[in-house]
Amino acid sequence: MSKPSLPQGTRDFNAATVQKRQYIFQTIRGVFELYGFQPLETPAMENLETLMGKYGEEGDKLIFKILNNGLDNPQKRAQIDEGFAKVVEGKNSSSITERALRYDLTIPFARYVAMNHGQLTYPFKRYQIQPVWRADRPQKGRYREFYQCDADVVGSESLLNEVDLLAIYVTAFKKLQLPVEIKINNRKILLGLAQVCGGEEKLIDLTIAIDKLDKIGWEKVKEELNNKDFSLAQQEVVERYLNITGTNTEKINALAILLGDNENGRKGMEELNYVLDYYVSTGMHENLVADFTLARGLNYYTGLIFEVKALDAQMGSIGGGGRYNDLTSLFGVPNIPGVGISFGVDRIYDVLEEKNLFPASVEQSTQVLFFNLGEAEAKVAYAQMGMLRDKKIACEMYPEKSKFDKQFKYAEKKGIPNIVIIGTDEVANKKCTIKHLATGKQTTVSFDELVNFQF
RNA sequence: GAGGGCGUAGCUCAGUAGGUUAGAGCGACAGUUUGUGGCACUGUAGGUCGUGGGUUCGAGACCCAUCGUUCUCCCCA
Repeated sequence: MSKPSLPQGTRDFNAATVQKRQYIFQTIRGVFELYGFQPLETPAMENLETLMGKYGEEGDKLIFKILNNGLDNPQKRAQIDEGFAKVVEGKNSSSITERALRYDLTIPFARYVAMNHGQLTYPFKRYQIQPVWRADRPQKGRYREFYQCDADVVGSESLLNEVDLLAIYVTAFKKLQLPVEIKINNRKILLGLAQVCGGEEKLIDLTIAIDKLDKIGWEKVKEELNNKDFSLAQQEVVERYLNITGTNTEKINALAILLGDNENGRKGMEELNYVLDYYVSTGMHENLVADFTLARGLNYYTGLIFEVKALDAQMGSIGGGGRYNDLTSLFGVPNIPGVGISFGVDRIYDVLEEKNLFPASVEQSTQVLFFNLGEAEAKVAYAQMGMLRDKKIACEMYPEKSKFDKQFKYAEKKGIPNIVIIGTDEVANKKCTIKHLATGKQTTVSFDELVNFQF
């Protein structure tokens, strides 16, 4: 038997970690519900067909596929061999694999909406908090199993949904006391730029190049544009586009001049303006930054797009989202527009941990440890402990009669703040001794008083 | 998919140009102390040096392979 180990990129979570994670989940869930979203859960695995082709070429490679059962069936040998040959060539074959672990929560949600669109009440607002899996190579802030918390609205084109979702971001991060910047852009603006610079079909090349600006710098971006056959005049437009700075309003004004009367650009700015303006009136706009370099990878976005970055932290984005016009048409149900956001819990955890932002209260557990001083004493003490538990005070009893030393140390290790001693004397007098470990303060009270003692 | 770093006790690590029986701190356990912890002292247990091969009289150290882990790029939460 070799040493037990964990699959790459997965983790166990100890008590303290789980409690801190719960704190994040509860905070986000609370905000989702406050804004009228209702929970949904979908299976860990989906049909491979549901997921393939939705995340781009790179994304497809990162989907965890599940090997079919019954591959050893001799009667299907020929079919399986044929399928295996395909798989080796990088294609999928349903005779080898037809299920996969979910890669995100948005596509399973779209699948759910497509399957149930007749029964749903629109606008349909759901939130979902579940793990997703990616066969990525793990590194800082990147895991193979991680949680996402998504909120989406489908069946409404109103920009009020965007306003609501951005308010959720602002509220949730405020509650977590994590300073963030929410970048916001519009795919229509990028589309407009592409049209001004040589055509719609260059949108993908253009966004990929633009997205790299803060990593590789303008010179390299220019080089990349050159390689993709953008003319010098077009490159100059892109340069002017990327050099736009100032307040949100100033940026939009500058952009309006640059894109002229391009229809998509105008529409994109109008939407951006609408949302930002809403925030100015609610006083929540301080975290929102118009950023025309924001592109986002997932190619199903069509309107406003968002990305959240923790301020002063070495961490990629901790959340993202945007509007998609027609996601469910991938599953045969057209004309259901939607918009959604996602929180990356594991990265939020890492940032909160790094910045020491978890409240001390999240780690509290047992309040009182009852010492075990022998069979008869323990029995009396157990009854007293039951009454405290009825009062919702978390208690436990040391399971065996051990030396004081050992029982004290147990309480200390576990961070239990109080101990109660019920020994022979206490049983005879119907009293017990309460000791607060941090102060060493000791109090003797009757059994009747114990129930109402303020620990 | 490409490229670096690191794998020595339960944990954190040391181990000098290859040289006897591989060390420390913390932790665990026992005792000093059988109803009052944290401190201190004493002692005990715990290691196929990730794995496999090679070089050498001799390998924890050097070489090759492999596995694991971590980080960067790509991409993303």
